[in-house]
Amino acid sequence: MKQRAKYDEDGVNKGAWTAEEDELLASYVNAVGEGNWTSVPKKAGLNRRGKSCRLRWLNYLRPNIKRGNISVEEEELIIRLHKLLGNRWSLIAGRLPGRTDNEIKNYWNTTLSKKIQTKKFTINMPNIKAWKPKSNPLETKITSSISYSIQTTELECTKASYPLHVLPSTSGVIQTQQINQQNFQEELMEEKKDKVLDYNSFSFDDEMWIAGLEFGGEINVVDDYDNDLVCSLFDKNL
DNA sequence: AAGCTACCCAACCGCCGGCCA
DNA sequence: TTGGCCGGCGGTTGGGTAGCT
Repeated sequence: MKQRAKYDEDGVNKGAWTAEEDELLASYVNAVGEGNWTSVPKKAGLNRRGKSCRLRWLNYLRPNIKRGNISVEEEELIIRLHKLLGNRWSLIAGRLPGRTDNEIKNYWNTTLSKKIQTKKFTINMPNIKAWKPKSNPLETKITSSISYSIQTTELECTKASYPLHVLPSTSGVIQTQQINQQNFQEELMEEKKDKVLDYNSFSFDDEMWIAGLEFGGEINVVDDYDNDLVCSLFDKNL
């Protein structure tokens, strides 16, 4: 493995910061404030590049930084924002107080990208026709056993043999729901020709309601990050 | 205990856009 | 208008370490 040089061509320190360097940098920035990073090393008495000082301050030394233990809520938000914004880590970090773009980028690359790749669901709904709940005969509730991973998936419904629409049970996806209900109405016309239903761009939280299912069918919940892996979330006989 | 492997994450690299002379 | 400087950003690297054999 190629060794990373400890000093650059001008003899400036590279590599891990020492406690003494941290102290010098923190003292300087706390006294003077952020900015003008090019002059910071000289003024703070550091043998570092200004860029390196800036990075160390922003990612490690500045106040109110949260370190480690990204919560489930934060993880969910990262996934949602990544779906919305892509790899724009600084924008994503801006929505997570105390988290840095570098930390979120690392977390995504090491943890979330792998999780996302294993998300793909098939919801098998055998014998729906026989199910007659008391409260509302046209609604059934699906609860995910791995709720967090469903939250940012998109749905692609196939092989449904009767009109259905999907209602998210919790907040945050109202606009998407409306769009998809409209799309769904268009798809219904195709469904009558015994065609496969196919609509997408639908997000929901850890549970959802499917209304209007009268005949048995199969719903594939397709994760837009990975179209191959399938797991069954719903196979109990209603 | 030692060696190996996979993973995590701090830090670097290089590009880009904004600003200013 | 142009060129240099600077800060911000995303991609990548590699050192440290935990876990496994």
